[in-house]
Amino acid sequence: MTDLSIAAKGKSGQNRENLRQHNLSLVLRLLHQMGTVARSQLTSVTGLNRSTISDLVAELAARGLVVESEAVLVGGVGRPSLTVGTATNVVAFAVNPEIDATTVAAVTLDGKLIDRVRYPTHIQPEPQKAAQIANQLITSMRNQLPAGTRIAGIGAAVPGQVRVNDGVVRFAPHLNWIEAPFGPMLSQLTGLPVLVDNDASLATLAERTYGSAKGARHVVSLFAGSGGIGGGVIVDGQQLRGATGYAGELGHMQISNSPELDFSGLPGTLEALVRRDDLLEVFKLDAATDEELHFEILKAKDAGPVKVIQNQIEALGRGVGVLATIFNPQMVVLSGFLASLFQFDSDRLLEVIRLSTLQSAHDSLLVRTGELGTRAVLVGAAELAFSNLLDNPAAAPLIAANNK
Amino acid sequence: MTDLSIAAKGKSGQNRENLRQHNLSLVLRLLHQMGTVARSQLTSVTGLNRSTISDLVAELAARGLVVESEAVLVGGVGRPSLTVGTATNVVAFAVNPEIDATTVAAVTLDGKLIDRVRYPTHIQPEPQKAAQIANQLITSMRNQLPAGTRIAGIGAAVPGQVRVNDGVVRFAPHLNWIEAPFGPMLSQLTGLPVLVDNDASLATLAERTYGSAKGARHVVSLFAGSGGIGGGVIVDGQQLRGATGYAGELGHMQISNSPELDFSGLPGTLEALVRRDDLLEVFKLDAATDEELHFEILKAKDAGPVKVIQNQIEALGRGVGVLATIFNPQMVVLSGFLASLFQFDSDRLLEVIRLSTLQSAHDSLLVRTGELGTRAVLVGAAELAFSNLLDNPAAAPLIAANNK
DNA sequence: TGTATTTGTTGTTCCAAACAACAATAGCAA
DNA sequence: TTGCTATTGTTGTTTGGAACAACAAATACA
Repeated sequence: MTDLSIAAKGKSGQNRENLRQHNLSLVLRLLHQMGTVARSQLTSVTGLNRSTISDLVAELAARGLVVESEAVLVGGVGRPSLTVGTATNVVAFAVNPEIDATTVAAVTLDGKLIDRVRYPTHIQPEPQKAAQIANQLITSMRNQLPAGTRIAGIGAAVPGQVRVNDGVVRFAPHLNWIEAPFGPMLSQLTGLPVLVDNDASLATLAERTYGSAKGARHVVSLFAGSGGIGGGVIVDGQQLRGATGYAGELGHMQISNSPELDFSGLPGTLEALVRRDDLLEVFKLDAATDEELHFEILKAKDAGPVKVIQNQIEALGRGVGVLATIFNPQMVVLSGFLASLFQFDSDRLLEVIRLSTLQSAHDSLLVRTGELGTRAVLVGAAELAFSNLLDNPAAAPLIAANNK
Repeated sequence: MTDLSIAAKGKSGQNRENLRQHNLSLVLRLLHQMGTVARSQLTSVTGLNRSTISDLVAELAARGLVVESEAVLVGGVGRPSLTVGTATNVVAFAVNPEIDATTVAAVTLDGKLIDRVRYPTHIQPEPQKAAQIANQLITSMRNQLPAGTRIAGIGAAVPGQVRVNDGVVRFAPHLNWIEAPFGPMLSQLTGLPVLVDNDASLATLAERTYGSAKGARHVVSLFAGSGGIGGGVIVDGQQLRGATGYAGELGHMQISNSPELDFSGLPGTLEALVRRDDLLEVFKLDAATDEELHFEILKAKDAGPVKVIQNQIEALGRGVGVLATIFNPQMVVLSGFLASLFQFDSDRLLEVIRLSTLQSAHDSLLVRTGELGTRAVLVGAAELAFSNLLDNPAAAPLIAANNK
C-alpha cells in the first residue's frame, strides 16, 4: 500500500485534546519568551476570546507554570489588565561536556541562568566520566535550589553529531566520543529525562529566543570555538533537524578546492579554512580564552596575523554567502571568534558576502554578532529540556528538586 | 513592546473553525495524494473517529471535491469499506514560460495531466507577451473542458527568482525579465487567481507528491535544463521558502575557486561548473532535447566528451555533498541531464558524494533520479494552484470552466 | 448456517471556545 | 465630585465539532 506521507508524523487529525494542548502551549510559549505580558495582550496576539485566555491562564496557574500578579501597567484608558508571568520555580539543567571541562547550569522557565558550575578536567573525559561529573554537579545544585522548585529535565549540548531521537552522540571528534549513549547514561544516573543535541544548534535556539535573533523566523548562525565551527538553522521558526537529526553541520560544507582538512576529515570546508588554531599560532599563543583572542584580533597590525585574519574573512564570507543563497534567511548570526573577525573588518566581510550571495537573497539580509556569548549554549540546552513542557504543558511531568 | 515571534504568523490561537478546516484539509490532501482510499484507512491514518471521517467526507462530497464509490476492495474480513477519491472535474492550469516557448497544461485534482500545449516563440517573450499567450491557451482549454468542470486557479512556474508573495518575477536571466509582475498580469487577463514560484521548486514539489520522492519529508532536489541549474528543498514536509521566498537557489552556491561565472554572474557555483552548453559544445551539437542529450552522454566514448562529463560529475558530487551535509535529507533527487550524468557513472558520482558529505549525514542518504521528467514542472505548478483549496477546502473559491 | 469481524449510520454526549451580560477600574470632561 | 466612555475581568449560557455508544450491514470462515 502506498505510504501516507502527509500523516507520516503519526495521527495528524486534530481533536479537542489537540486543540486545548495547542492553545495551552501557545500561551505558555509566549510567556516563556516574553517573560511578562498583560493578559489583554494575550487575547490580541492569539486571537482567542477573553474568556478563553482567562481559562487557559487559570489552568496554567493551577499547574504552577505561570503566576498572575495584580501588577499595574499604567497608561491607557479602561480597566487595567492583569499581568501574567512564568513561574520562577521551574528550572531545567543544562549540561555541556567539552574537551577541558564539563559545565552544568540551572536555567529558569523565564530564561534566567541562575547557577553555573564549570568542572575542569585534565584530559578529555570519557562519556561515562562526563555523565558522572554532570550528575554530581546536578545533585549538588538540586539541594541548593529553594524549596518547592520543580525540574523539567536536562538538556545536553555536545560538540559533535548527535542522534537527537535517542540521545546517542554519534561522533564528537574533540571529545573522541563515538556512538556514545550519553543521554541514556545521564538519565540513568540522575533519574531525570535527558535530551541531547549539538551545541551550536542549541546556541542558535538561544539566540533566536533571547538573543540577537529574537523573534526571527529564518535564521542561519555560525558558532566557532576550540571545537571547530558549528552551525544552526531556524526555518520558519523551527529548528532544522533533517531526516536523522544531523542537519545544520554548516562548518563541514565544502566551499573551496583547498586540500586542508577539518576535524572530521573533509577537505576545503569552512571549518578547515577558518581555524582558531591558525590564529593562535600566528599570535604565538598556546591557549587563549575567546576574550583574549578577541583582543588579539582587534589589535592585530603585523602583516603576518593580518594576512591570516584576512584569509579567514574571505573564507567566512564565502561560507555565509553560500548559506544566504541556499536559505534566504532574515539574518545571519556570527558568534565566538567569528564575531571578532566580523569586527576586525566588517566592511570587507560584508563585501565578500555580497559577492557570494545571490542578489535577491542578499537584498534583505542582516549580519549580526551573537549577544549571549558563552551563555548561549547553556540557555539553548535548557530550552531543549523545556521543549516537552512547552509543547504539552498539561502532560509533561515536573519533578521536585529536593524535599526541603 | 517586544515583538511576538511565536505569533508572528498572525493569530495563531486555534478555535473550532481552525480545527474543522485542518481536518477537512487533511482528508482532502490525503485523497489528493493517494488518489483513492478506503474510508477505513482514513480513520486509521488520521486517528479520527469513524463518524468524524464520515462527516468530513460528506462535507467534502457536498462541495463536489470528492466522490464516494461503492467500490469493493476485496480481501479482508468484515464489511468492505467504501472507497473515496478526489473529484475529476476540478482542475488547475499550469503555465511555464521559457526562452523558446510558453507551455500551458491542465491538471486534475488527482494529479493527472489531461491537457498540454506548447506554444513556441522565436525570441524570448516579454512578460506581457507571455501572459497573453498563456491567456489564449487557457481560454481555449477552458472551452474544451467537459461541462461542469471547475477551476481552482493558475500556477506559474518561472525559470528565475520569484517573489512568491505578490507574484513578481524579480530576475529571470534567460527570459531577461526584471521585476516583472507576471502573476498580476496573468490574473488580470484571465480573471483567475494566479500564484507564481520558481520552476525547480515546483518540480521538487511534484516529485515529492507524485514522483520519486513521494511521501518523503526531507528532500533536496536539483533540476537542470537549458536555463541552468535550479533546486528545491523540502524540510519536514514543507517547501523551503526563506524569509522573502528566494530560498532554494541551489545552483548558485559557490563550491569552488573556479572563476567561471554562472548565469547570475556568480563565480565557481554549481551552475557555473555543470553546464549544459559545455556538453552540447563538446558533442558538437547546436541544440538538443533532453532526450537527445541523454543518449549522447550515455554513449560517450571519446576522451574529450568523457573528460567534460567526468568534470561535471566531480562538481555535481561536490554540490550534492554540501547539500547533504547541510540538510541531512532522506534523499537527493537529480533531474534533467543531471540524471544522465548519474547514469553515465553512478559509482563515481556516489563516491564523490560520499567524500564530500559528513559521514553521519551520508549514512542514510539515498540518491535518485526524477521520475516525472518534463511533467514535473507543470504538475508542480498545478500543485501550487491547488494549494489554497487544499489548505482550506471549505473557503477556497472554484470557478466554472465554461457555461456548457 | 451461525459466528466473529469490520465498517457505516444514527442519535447522544461532551468539551473547549465563543458569546452575552454585567461588574470593575481606569481616564477625562464638566 | 459626578457622570461618561473605554477597556478588561468574570460568570453563566450557547454552540459547533469530535467522540462515543448502540445497532445495522456486509464480509470471511468454521
